[in-house]
Amino acid sequence: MVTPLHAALSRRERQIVDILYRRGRATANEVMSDLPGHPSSSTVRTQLRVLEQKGHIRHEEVGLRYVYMPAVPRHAARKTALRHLVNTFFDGSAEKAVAALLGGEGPRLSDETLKRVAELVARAQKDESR
Amino acid sequence: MVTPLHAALSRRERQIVDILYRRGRATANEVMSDLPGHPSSSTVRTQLRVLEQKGHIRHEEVGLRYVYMPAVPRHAARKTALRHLVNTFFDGSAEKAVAALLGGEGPRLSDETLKRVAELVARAQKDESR
DNA sequence: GCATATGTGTTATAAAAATAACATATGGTG
DNA sequence: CACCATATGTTATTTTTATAACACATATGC
Repeated sequence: MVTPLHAALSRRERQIVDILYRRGRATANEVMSDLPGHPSSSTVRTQLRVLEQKGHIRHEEVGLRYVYMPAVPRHAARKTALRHLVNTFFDGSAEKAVAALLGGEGPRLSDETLKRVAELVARAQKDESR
Repeated sequence: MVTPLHAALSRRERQIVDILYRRGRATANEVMSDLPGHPSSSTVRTQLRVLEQKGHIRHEEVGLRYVYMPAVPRHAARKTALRHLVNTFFDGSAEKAVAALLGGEGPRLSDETLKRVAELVARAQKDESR
């Protein structure tokens, strides 16, 4: 079985890493405020340190505080996540996943957006035939 | 913060539930064989029982054995998973997610498939303008 | 310059998860 | 029918995770 990075994380660790992917970068306090259940600052900082020690995230010092970010670049992580999701819920079919996205499983797409998506498809078709 | 069902699961529990979504239904032994790290049968069965007790999965008796399956229907779970992934990695933009799927972040799409996707888009556009 | 607000580091403890030994049930087979 | 293979159930233990109290550092305003 493939084990995406995600799979190695505990419940809370995943929540934290996801927050970092959503925000790009965040301080301990920002992470804390996004977490459910009002964990204490101390708790969150400890978890951040553990995550860093495990190599999942890293930090930069900005003035007084630490700013944390994922160790794995977003585009790499999302590729893995996407593949995992497609395999788990869409029988490995990217087409089915696209269908779900277009068909309202997820946010509604505007007319504008659909036009751009149509272009994406057209471009992919061109690439394919080369 | 939204807490998808997934988020409430521990590392191993997630792996197990994902296996059930991939397979649809599975016996304890089948789950075991899909899990990394060669856990003992005893371990896996205990985990299945815990997951059931928590309400995440259920089982049917088929002859001698139990066949487990997710408690939440696949289409519902994947909707949640999709939304979470789009929010985490694609700034909430379904369009960006589609772009990633078309652009090779994931399995390559055949010409055939792209044609069908183009139709999906066309249909979505029609729906939209109504 | 010193109290205060806001950081981080260390360490201990409680809670949850993971693991598996051992016990019990059931069906087939010589 | 006794034995073996294959299930499930119970229970205990180890490991990991989650939590937070307490200690220390550094700016800032009065």
